[in-house]
Amino acid sequence: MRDSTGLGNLLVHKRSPCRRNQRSLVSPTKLSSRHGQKIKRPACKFEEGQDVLARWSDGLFYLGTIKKINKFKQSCFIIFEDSSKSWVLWKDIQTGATESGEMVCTICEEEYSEAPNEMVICDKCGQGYHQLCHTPNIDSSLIDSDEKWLCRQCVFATTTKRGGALKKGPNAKALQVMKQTLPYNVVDLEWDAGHKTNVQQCYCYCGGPGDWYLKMLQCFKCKQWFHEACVQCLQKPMLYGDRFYTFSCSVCNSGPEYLKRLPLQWVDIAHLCLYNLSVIHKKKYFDSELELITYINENWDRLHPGELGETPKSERYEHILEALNENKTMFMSGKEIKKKKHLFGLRIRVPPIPPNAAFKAENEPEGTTHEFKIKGRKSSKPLPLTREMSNGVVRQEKRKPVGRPPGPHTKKMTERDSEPVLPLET
DNA sequence: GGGCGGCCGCCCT
DNA sequence: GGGCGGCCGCCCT
Repeated sequence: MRDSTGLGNLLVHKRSPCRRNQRSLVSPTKLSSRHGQKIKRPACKFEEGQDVLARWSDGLFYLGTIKKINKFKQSCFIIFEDSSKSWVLWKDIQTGATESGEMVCTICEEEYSEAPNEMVICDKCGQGYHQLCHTPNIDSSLIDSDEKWLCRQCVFATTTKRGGALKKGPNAKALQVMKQTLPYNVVDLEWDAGHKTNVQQCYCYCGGPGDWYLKMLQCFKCKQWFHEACVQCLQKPMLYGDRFYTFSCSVCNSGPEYLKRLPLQWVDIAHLCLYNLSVIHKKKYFDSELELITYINENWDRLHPGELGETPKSERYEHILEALNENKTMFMSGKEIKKKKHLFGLRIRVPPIPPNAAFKAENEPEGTTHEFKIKGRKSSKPLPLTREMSNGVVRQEKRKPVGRPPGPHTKKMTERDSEPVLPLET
């Protein structure tokens, strides 16, 4: 494998004070504080041409190369393996380990190690963390035990994945525990009016960037958004922009997440599926009789349509067509542009608004929504050939069937992964 | 991909 | 004959 990132040295190290394999990590805990001043600003440890792992808005890490560095904005312009490009904040970039220097804490970069704040080494990536610097803090009882210990980054790297994080196994348990503590302070985040994006680009348990209109769940209590890849409550992979859930995060729920499907109407199914098709195929109009109903049928179980779930396949189309024709303010027919009459597209490309979930954003500007553009890791055709990894932990997969074979959804996700979206709510 | 010029052909009168 | 539903396919972006 490529070792240029230094990601190759994933030796399992002893959890004891000191090793010499230091790596500098910009942790989300170093996010700016409430008034904007940095709590601890790391010097720039990045350099052009360096291979790094950068966290994408789906919460997962992808391999890329730094092309430019903007110290003022603390971000790097990265070209990913699929040749898509994007600015990524330092907090979302991981470099490989280097062989020089003393073992220092990945978070504070200090090398002391004294009780009750000893340096603990991750058994997976070999990086050191002070007991009190790590999130959550590391219990002293662990230091003398033979129990393996994985740092937060490694726990996430080994459990998060498209479709939802692992639910079983020792690492899944560790994830569940770590998710109850956030690596950042929620009250420091500065949100937009609709509480969909924050200035710090800090979401979820992982603290990474995110796009609310793709695959994320919003906690109805704290209002924070969580990546599909980081939650452990999904039965089926999510659809884009599907907010028809009542969700409570592990922090608010002090344990496993709570998730409940909200009822869907035909108009919601039509809207949600047209939205997904538009995100996946990057075009506006779809043949209702061929493309739309096919997509709906293929994803019928993922839609969890509730009461409508019983509707036989043969009867779904008439309901959908009726919904499309009766909601002209929402759907645009091909007839309007002198095309086939059963072509339909969303007049404004935005995800459907869920029925009044327990919270319907106070000032959600939705009725009058403005369309947003899809941006992000541009889908250069050869999608990000995903090689997700993190900390030395290399996860092979996704677009490129190296290692484990792509899952059933791989192809699709791949296609649209290429197109992250950028909302321009005004 | 999608807006729209252009025109086919149904159907009313 | 001619109004108009319907939509093909050119061509711009």
